[in-house]
Amino acid sequence: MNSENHLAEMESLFLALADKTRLRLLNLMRENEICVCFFTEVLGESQPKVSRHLAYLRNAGIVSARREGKWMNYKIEFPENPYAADLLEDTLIWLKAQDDMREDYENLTKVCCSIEVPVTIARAPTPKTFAQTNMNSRVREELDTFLL
Amino acid sequence: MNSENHLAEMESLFLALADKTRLRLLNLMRENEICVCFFTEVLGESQPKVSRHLAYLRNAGIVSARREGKWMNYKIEFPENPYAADLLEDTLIWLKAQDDMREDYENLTKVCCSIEVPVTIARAPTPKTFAQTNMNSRVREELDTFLL
DNA sequence: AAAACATATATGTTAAGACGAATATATTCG
DNA sequence: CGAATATATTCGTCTTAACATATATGTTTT
Repeated sequence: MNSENHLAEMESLFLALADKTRLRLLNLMRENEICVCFFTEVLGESQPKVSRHLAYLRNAGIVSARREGKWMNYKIEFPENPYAADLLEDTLIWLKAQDDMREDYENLTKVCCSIEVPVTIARAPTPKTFAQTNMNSRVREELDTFLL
Repeated sequence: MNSENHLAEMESLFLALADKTRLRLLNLMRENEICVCFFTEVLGESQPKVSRHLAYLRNAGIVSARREGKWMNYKIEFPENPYAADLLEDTLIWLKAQDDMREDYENLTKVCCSIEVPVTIARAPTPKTFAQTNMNSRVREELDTFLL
């Protein structure tokens, strides 16, 4: 699997990462599975815009969606290709190091864990950590080294 | 420098990497400074196309150009931001692992070091290795670990 | 200085993707 | 089943960037 031709895969991965909105979305998902309603709340962007970008990420194969009643939860899916996984990992680490992204992340916990949560999303599902969901164990191992 | 807001920088880096032609160019430059004439020869692409993509990479700040008489030599410039540098590094490592890219690289040495080099580019400058040119020493160190 | 060469840029066309607004789909609640 | 809610998709418009072709710029040679 190591010596194949991945130019097209590289291109599509980089295209998926080459957008500020998608980077902010990935940052919010970097440790937890997140409900769409929180994305729109934290980013302050329209629901269709968020949805379209999530669809883009899903098509690119780096996030997956899981329905939970009315709600849709998204989480990061690490590519099987270890080079691609490393790149995505580097990207998440870079995001984590940014003030803006830290702020986004804190807003997420405010919105979804606060008692004064807006009525409209008061009953939305609470984020689940990667530990609670299944993920590539190889990558999980590496992630543990960095995120924590 | 670590905790600033680099979303725009991330986006432009990924945009620069999100193109097959530019990835092939970067692969050819991964260890040496290369003359434009070799790029067109190895990629089999038109000169304006190669030149435009090199200009794109130059604007994105990940390659620099040096004139040597009639010829222009391009080499990779690692970003000062260490997160960006890591990403570019991983990208080069991924490229190096691909059969197609290995083939491109071998064609480069055939074209520029062979005795039967095409007359039109017979006198073009020979590639210079990074060791001969200046580069970010931090990255140089890391690169040595991988490329070799 | 003119010709030849290596490379860069301008131009017109086309395709991908970003956006807001409107609408469709899926799920739950009454 | 019908209304309400959460999310997805469609549509028309706009921007970015890809390409081929043609042309401009800078360097060397004669």
